[in-house]
Amino acid sequence: MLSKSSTYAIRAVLYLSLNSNEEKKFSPWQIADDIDIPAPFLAKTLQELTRRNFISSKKGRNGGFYLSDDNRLNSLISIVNAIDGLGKFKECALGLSECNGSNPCPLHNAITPLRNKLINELSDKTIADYTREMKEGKIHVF
Amino acid sequence: MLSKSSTYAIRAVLYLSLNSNEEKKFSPWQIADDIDIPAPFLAKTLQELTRRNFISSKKGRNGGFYLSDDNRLNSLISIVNAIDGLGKFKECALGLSECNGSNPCPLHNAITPLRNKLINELSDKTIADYTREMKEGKIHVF
DNA sequence: ATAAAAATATGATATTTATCATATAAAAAG
DNA sequence: CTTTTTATATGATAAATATCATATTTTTAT
Repeated sequence: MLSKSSTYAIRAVLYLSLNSNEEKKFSPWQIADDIDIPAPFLAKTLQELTRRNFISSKKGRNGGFYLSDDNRLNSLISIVNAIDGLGKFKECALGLSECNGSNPCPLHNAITPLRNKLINELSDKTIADYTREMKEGKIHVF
Repeated sequence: MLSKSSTYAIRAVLYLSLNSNEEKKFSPWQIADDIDIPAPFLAKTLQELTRRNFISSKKGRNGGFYLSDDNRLNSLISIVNAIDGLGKFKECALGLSECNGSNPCPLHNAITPLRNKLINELSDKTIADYTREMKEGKIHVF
């Protein structure tokens, strides 16, 4: 459902939300090592996230990636949208171009409400919300 | 969510369910042409479906692919399972190996009930059920 | 200023998925 | 029994995704 890039992005962002701030920054290698994903690939993904203002970075000595308070207000769906796009959530599951509510494919009526529910859940919660739940021990990313 | 192979398989099976029987068989090219998918790729998929007894075939003159009444009793989920496997429906959406109900990832609680609902819907209905709905004009595959 | 640390930009390789092509085997018709 | 039709088996090519590597630029500490 989600590409590797997207899952890595989400996990890295949540990791940074939990551990970083303006004073405490992380290199791709530290993050990759801690959440157990390939570092060079993550590095590329982090750059893309920086370009799109989902995470913050600082070059040079004592630089690294971190999350600002502003960054923590984003939703997970906006990250997925930035990396993968929302095609997989919106296009017909059987690949039909003429599939819609009034002319549904066999899977349309089963899938559409579930997709919408998922999109809503991923849109409503912010990174900060997920971080709170992580601190409470309710959810985990590694 | 579904691979091209799976979507082609589902569409071809439903097409055959609607149009074929022991007396009326179809070549991959006829099917591919009618539902607008690449024929050589479909041919391979049809062979796999035949091997796994989801569709029937007959070689030689006047041969081709068709659906027996028995074939129509299968569920769509069993076809997806045969082609893609059910990994995408069961594995953690963030790729965590230690993700489960008592140790959930951030997406687990949102996604799992939706996935289960979808699996149930695709398990309960048979090809025959979908075919009835197609004949009633409620759903379409092309 | 200079050197070191770290992001940035870019490109190379590998793996997976999708697509296309062809030679073989089986069945039926004449 | 020979020809034709069609499935079967297998492999070749192409495209997309994922992974790895490196040279460059920016920043900061000394």
